[in-house]
Amino acid sequence: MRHSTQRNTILNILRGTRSHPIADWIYDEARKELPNISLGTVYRNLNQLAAHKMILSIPIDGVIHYDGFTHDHLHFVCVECRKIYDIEIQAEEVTSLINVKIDHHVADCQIQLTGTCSICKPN
Amino acid sequence: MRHSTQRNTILNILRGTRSHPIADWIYDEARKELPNISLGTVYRNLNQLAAHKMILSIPIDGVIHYDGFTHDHLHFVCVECRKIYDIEIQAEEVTSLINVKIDHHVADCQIQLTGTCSICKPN
DNA sequence: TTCTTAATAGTAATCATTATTATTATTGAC
DNA sequence: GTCAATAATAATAATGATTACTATTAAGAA
Repeated sequence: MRHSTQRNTILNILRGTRSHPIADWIYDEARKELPNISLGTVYRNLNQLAAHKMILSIPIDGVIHYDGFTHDHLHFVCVECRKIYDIEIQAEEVTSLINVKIDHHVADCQIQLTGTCSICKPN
Repeated sequence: MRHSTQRNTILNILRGTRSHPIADWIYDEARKELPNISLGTVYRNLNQLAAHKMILSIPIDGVIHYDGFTHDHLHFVCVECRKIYDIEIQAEEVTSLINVKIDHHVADCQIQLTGTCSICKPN
């Protein structure tokens, strides 16, 4: 991968938020710094960064969200407020649990939790 | 839900395969029995059946696959042959594990396993 | 500096899914 | 059984996220 200002900008934007944004939001943010950046460039670089495991891509309801924090963790989507929470549990725990039970080799484990968050429904 | 021949046909098609098909394939199958059925009808009924938990919807790479077998199990996608396998492990095991660790209330747990299947990469 | 080619901007195309609308079919009340 | 209310349908248009295309620009190695 060659250096590119656009890709760096996108990566910095992602590392500056915990909101798990989608391409369009990242595009808007990027244009504040690089007014001529195109949406295609944003998508291409997001794919590239994800392929190099520098960011995470999280498909939620048919739309891809991105996460600049790549440590092993899960995501929880609240059905009420639609907020996406980071859950500090390792998917690897689940993967290894499953790997001992089946013949196939599990490389990746995407876990998508849905429910009601503690703000929307306090105990 | 009123009775509808179209919905019954779609449900029967799904219960007759373990291939986790997408809407388009179901549409083709349905037209063999009901040549005038429309794609919109297929989508609407798939949504309805899923809402009533009579089928499962499994989003894979941005496309929704459907499963006529609704018992609690997981899915494994082989990156080589793209086949979708049923894994007879209960997501509920994972959900309950997670529920004790967080404040939010987990209602649903979509687990998407990716890797190489035992046919593509024998031990 | 020059050459190769990755990366880009701008735009068009794709494709899964949903919305719209006029018509048809189901079902419950009479 | 008839009828009215309305869920369901077929056909089609629209949407929206994402990818493809193409001419141009810019890394960075030689």
